Amino acid sequence: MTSGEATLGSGMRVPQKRKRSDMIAEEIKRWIIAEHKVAGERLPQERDLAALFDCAKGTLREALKSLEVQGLINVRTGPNGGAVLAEVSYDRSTELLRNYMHFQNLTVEQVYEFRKAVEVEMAVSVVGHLDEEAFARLEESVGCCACSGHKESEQMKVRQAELDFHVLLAQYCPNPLLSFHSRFISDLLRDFIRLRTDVPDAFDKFTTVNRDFHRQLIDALRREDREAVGRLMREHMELAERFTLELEGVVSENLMLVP
Amino acid sequence: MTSGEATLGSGMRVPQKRKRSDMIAEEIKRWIIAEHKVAGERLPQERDLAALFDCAKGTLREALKSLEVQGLINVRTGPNGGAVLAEVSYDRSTELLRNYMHFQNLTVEQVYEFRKAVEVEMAVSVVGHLDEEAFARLEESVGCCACSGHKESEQMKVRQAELDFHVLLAQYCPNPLLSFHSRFISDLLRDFIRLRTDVPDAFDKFTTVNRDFHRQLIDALRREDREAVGRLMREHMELAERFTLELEGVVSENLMLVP
DNA sequence: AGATATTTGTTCGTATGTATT
DNA sequence: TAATACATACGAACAAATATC
Repeated sequence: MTSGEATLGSGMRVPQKRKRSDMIAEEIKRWIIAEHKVAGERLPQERDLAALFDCAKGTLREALKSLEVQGLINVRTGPNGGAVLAEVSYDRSTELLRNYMHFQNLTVEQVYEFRKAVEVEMAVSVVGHLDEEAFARLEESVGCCACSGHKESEQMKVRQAELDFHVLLAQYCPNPLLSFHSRFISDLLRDFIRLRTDVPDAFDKFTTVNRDFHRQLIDALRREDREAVGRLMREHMELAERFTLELEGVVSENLMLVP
Repeated sequence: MTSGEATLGSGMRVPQKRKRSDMIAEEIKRWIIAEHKVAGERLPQERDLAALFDCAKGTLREALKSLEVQGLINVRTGPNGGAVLAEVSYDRSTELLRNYMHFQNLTVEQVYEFRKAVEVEMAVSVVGHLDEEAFARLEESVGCCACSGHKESEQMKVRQAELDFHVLLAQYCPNPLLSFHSRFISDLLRDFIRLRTDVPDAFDKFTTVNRDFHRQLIDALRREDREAVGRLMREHMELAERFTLELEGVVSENLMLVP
């Protein structure tokens, strides 16, 4: 019966009436689309925008703040400063998606159930989109996994490099959806790395197995053998899940916090 | 050499110095975690927060605005009002993710490449998590697809109902990652529905085929036959992709705009 | 139902910081 | 270096919303 309320609405109370600054933020969005503005173009300055949308400076600032948090504009001071339209960055999007996942108390099984699906598809779709520079970078990344000291910092580096391999691959994926989510999951797992010093040999074995998989993946990618790429990545993920399960149980801590 | 700049940084210039309001927003985030605040708890009122973080009211408001846009708090006026910690809602997260995808100019192929992977996994993981009420709702949804008038509004309704089936299924998926993304893709496709009146028979055939798949899926879900569920959903997606391709080519318009 | 107290929402004026010329 | 143009920050006053009595 009221105007606009949330769809979920269990017992939680939500704001009933939209704020003026929010409405102006949406008006600006619509205005941007109507004017066919593209990334890089400047918006009018604060004073003019305030006049255009008929509100005070402070209110307009809150509206711009909203767009800025959404990653749609960047604001700069100085002459020729002001709000410029921006493409939403990967970093900004994931930060916001992580806020959501923070409350979902994900388990390792759940993360890997998703990762298996996405990562396999991503790897397959990357076939045929790699140049020599790409292969060089991938091989360099595998090289980093080779140096296995037994100090904590060394092990940490190895795990990071392993994830880098996947992020690198995602970078060459022509499908933005797969690329985004593959990278998102890798970043999620990155925060999740907690060294456990009580199972050093499990760690070593995993490192070796991973390196093998990465090498074989590069080979299959060179041959442009889709079937092999898919199969290898699937097996790789199966084993990675098993290993991760041995080490920890829950993936939910402090995802929200930006380090 | 400067302090904090974006990782992407092609030719685009980005703000060099972090703003005070942004820093305070992050300080508040940290404070929330440090205080072990959970969803539902109130934050101190503006005046006290401004004192706590030593800034003016306007600045603090911009910081709160940032958190609000991120969906982390709701703010209300009146006695016992103020900012209360909220779980980030699905709607908010997708809105922000859509902002990102708006700039990626997705093609139908790309959306379906992702959808196939996610939807199959989602359907399989939902096996064993459906009660009688769930089945009743699914069957009701299939029923809606049956009434096929030839008016535009009727056809529109049918397509919506078809997507509802998938959203419904996602709702019972125990994996938040799969559930979220399955629903996200459905919502993405929902905006994409543009009726084309020039190919009415293709439309009818697709409607019939879809209904069959949905019915068979329900059967397989009742039998808790994982293998069949996976296979059916995979075939279902293959055909859905082919049909969608017949109708349109690009999925990128106005994803950003909230209707 | 109405008055009131409480808390956010909006506005203005002014001062400061920063980047361009 | 100085002048200029712009965003950023502050503080005080007033407006609007809403829970409670």
